[in-house]
Amino acid sequence: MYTIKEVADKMEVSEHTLRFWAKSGFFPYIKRNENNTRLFTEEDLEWVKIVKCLRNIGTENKAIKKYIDLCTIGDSTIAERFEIIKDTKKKALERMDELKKQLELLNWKENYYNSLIENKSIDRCNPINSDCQKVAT
Amino acid sequence: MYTIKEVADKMEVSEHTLRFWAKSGFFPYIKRNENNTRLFTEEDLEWVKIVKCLRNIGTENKAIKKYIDLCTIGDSTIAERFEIIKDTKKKALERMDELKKQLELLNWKENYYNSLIENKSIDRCNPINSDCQKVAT
DNA sequence: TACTTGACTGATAGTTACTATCAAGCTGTA
DNA sequence: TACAGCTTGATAGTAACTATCAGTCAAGTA
Repeated sequence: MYTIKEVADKMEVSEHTLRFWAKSGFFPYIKRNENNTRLFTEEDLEWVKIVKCLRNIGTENKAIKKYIDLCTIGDSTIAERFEIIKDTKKKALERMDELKKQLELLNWKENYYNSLIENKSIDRCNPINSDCQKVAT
Repeated sequence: MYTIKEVADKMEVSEHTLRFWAKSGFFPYIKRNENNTRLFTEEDLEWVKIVKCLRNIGTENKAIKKYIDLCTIGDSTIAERFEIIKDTKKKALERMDELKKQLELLNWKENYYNSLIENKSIDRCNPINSDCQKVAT
């Protein structure tokens, strides 16, 4: 059983955000002790994980709540949950692709700046060209 | 030369966001025609690309403005820009790693739901376990 | 026993980065 | 000439945090 602070550290989500998520109904089975303090079980950590996952991929909170609700309803919602997960996976792969391209751009810039510094040469390109040259794709 | 609408389509950024970014000073060299309409050059598109890149990796707008300003200052800021790009690249790699792990989770869930549907079996796990089982890492 | 420290609570306000709505202006076709 | 379709800036609204605050509680120390 973990306090909100321990969960924040363990899962790398701020206490504020965890409270906000709790208030949003993202942790449907969470328990409290006699002092009204939230105590997260291992299962609750798994809910944190899936919420973090969906959030990171850009799923909006309303849609996350919908998914959580479907989970708590039970068997009858499996097909719908399956679709949500497939959609999310698709979005995740798109993000991954975009990130890869953007990493290429950053690599190009890193090399560019590095060569300018190493050679101690003067940047003769104007800022537009030096900073925005196309990456060879 | 592209209008804001054309840039929005081409770069997959909304017109609203482009205007917001323009107002934030993210396109320092942008020109207007005699009717005050913004016209984006190819170089401006490269600025859009780098802003999109930084934004996507989580750089906040204030920091993006700082980078843009450094670019427009010129040679003297190359070392500083180099550091920014290195930091951004680091963050991008971290995002990539996180995304990979989250894709594993989604894959696990996809398979799980799929097998439940295919076998037409009943979901015997409670919602917590069915939706939050740990992915074998 | 009194006091301080530290973690928790909910309520509320503030911030960031959009996102939508609006009135107004220009342009090209019917 | 009208109107459709694009643009503009100003302004308001929204999502998702993020920070601040007053208050509760338990444990440790003087």
